[in-house]
Amino acid sequence: MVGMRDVARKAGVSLSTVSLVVNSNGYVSDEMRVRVESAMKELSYVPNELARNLYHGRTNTVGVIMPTVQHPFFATLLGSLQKALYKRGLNTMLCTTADMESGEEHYVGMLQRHMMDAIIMGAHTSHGQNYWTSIRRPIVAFDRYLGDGIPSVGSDHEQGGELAAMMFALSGARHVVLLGGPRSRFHDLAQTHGGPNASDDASHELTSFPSVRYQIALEDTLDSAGIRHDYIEIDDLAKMQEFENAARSVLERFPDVDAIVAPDLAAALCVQEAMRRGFVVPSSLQILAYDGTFVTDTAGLRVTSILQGFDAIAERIAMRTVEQIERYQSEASSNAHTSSSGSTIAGSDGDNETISDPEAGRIGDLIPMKVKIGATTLWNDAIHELLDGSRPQTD
Amino acid sequence: MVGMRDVARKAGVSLSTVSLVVNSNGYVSDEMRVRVESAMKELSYVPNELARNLYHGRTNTVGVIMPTVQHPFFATLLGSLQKALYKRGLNTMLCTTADMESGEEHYVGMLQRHMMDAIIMGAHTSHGQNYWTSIRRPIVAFDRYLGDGIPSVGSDHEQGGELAAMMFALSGARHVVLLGGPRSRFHDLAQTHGGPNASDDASHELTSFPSVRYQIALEDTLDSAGIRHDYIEIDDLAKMQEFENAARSVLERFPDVDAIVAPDLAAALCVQEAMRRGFVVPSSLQILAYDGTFVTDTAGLRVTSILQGFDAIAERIAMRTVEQIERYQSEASSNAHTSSSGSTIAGSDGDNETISDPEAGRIGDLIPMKVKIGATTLWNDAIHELLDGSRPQTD
DNA sequence: CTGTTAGCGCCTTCAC
DNA sequence: GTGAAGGCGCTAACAG
Repeated sequence: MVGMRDVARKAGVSLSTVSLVVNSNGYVSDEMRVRVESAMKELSYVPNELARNLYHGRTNTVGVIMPTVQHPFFATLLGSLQKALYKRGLNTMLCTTADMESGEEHYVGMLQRHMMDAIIMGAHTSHGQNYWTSIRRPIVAFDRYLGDGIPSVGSDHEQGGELAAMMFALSGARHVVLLGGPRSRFHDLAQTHGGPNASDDASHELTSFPSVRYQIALEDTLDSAGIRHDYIEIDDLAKMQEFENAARSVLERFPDVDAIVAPDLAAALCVQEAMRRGFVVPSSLQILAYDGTFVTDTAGLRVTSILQGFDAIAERIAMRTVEQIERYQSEASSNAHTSSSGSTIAGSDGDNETISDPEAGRIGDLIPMKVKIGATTLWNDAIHELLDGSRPQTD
Repeated sequence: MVGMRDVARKAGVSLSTVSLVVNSNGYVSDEMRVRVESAMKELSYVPNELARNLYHGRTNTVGVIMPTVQHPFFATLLGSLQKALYKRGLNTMLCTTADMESGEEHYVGMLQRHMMDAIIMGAHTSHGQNYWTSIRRPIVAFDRYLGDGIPSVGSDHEQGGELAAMMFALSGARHVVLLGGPRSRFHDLAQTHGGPNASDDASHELTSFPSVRYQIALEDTLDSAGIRHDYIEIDDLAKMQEFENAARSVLERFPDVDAIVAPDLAAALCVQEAMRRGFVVPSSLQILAYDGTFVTDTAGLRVTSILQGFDAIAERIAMRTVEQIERYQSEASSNAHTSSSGSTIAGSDGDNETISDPEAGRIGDLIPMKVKIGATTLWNDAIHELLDGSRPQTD
């Protein structure tokens, strides 16, 4: 392996000169620069970033922990995250925990051994807050609260629920039917507002719990508007057949329904079923998908859907991640060699420590949900205004 | 930051003793070991892997280059790859190239700067063979030929096509209709056998080109069996509407069709359309998805599909990756400190260099396609035997 | 502006 | 068995 040493010898200069040229830091005489550069080419020198990293105590790599990537939701988030991190000069280490005995500890270990500069935690954890707060390295949580001092980012599902309700209200809907998961644990969760420690399934993790928040907001808003609403329970969100049954029973049990909200796949099936039965979508029946993925385009019509602003979420997470890294960097540089400009880093001043939000255990950064405009709901000026107001985008 | 130094001092021993304990290499007196271990705990020492990596010239990280992860195909492959690499002690660096000006060079740069031990190349490249062969670092290609000495792994689409044809033949089909992409460039590709340099779209990259190989094999096999077959062209594989039109026209133009092969989504739509028109699936009409993803479960019936053996592919790629890393490792250790046991590494002997396959430019490792048994095709003993014979699994 | 020097934190031949 | 010394490849203070 050819190193700076060889380049220096070949160019007849000293190490630091080469270093300066490589990093284009200080000023080097043009002649020297040329000599060095040609020497580098001749030897086809390529700097070893490992050494550089060792010195700086930094790898510019962050681990993204997720249950799986084989699920549209996580795949989409992962994609957005990778892009957002890349823009900031950070590389993405894929850390999947499903099917892995102790993936979590493994990746946290890498963080501690300085193989990664930070961790973005987007998977269910079996550990308590103590575990996370005692790590004392950069961590950012997605859609979960890990402990004091650990920033968290997630979607504003209450706003999403309100948004859905408002769209229906403004379009003149009179009878809304909600499709959703088992209603059983609904009330427990709704009342305690505590985190779900039981659910381990990847698809549940993000459909069941947030759905509670959105459903409450949705129903409350509908109530205020005096709009009738009913709920149809899908026993097992993982079973395709259940979705179809649900789609069928909506139309059978409530022939006068004129608006439906459902998870993406169920919504798509509702569209098919409705068209099969001669409903006219959207004029006689509106259908709205909540948390829609691309399957909303499978139905024949583009289904209007309320979805998470993945890019916005990713941007915010990436931002927080950089903040965290810089904060810890300067902390560590107390007894080290880093040439920081003293004081704290911009954006992470003081009170960041005390997330003294009145309600602890909540997400710190709430990102608004977006609306993807489709052909299965009605549109009028009031609705367009609503959307412009709450700043969702058409994707 | 607390280092081995501090541990050594605290334990009253010397550096190397600590090192030996940490790596559990040589033999250390039990007393020493205990002293060191407790010292480590008290100081909550955690080894800095950066330093270790610098010394060993290895990061145990491999970059997986893919166009995107927001596509079921790549997400699935990525997931399998990550698992396979993890099993072998390798971490996965996610390297997405879509929407990135020069992601490819970026990641290759990281490989050269020793930030990654290897690269798995699963995206379209704009560079020629010279670019890849002159990198001289571990690379493994997925479904593409990058140059001599660079191992490649991919699915055996010819076998897949034969498999489909055989299934139909054995089930007594008399008229098969194929749905697929534009037939235009079909023949060009088929004749030249050269790589497609034009397609840049992620979904095209793996649907259009391999589909040629499978379609040829399929049609040839059907011909040999004397089974009539027709082709229906889907103009734009990215447009949902096109799929539906195609599904409709199959049944209109060929009322006597008794078997259909189509890309997953199209197949799902065919099932829906067929049921709507009163066909009995599978007894009067069989439907088979080629390269099926989970959308084949969206149709109401589980669609039988022929799909890539992602886990098998991933395992093979991971294996080749490890081989490559070890090979280059020992090459580099000629003038270094590595304590290798001399000679070459098992499994990577000699002739690996010369992929002197009679036909150059081909995939080195072909992995058989699998069959996912669904409810849209007929089954009999002969078919089961066929499947057991060619070793596809039921997933 | 250039060269010399002392590490980043860990690993491993060598003498003891 | 244990301790001391040199080095992985690069960096950033220093002097010159």
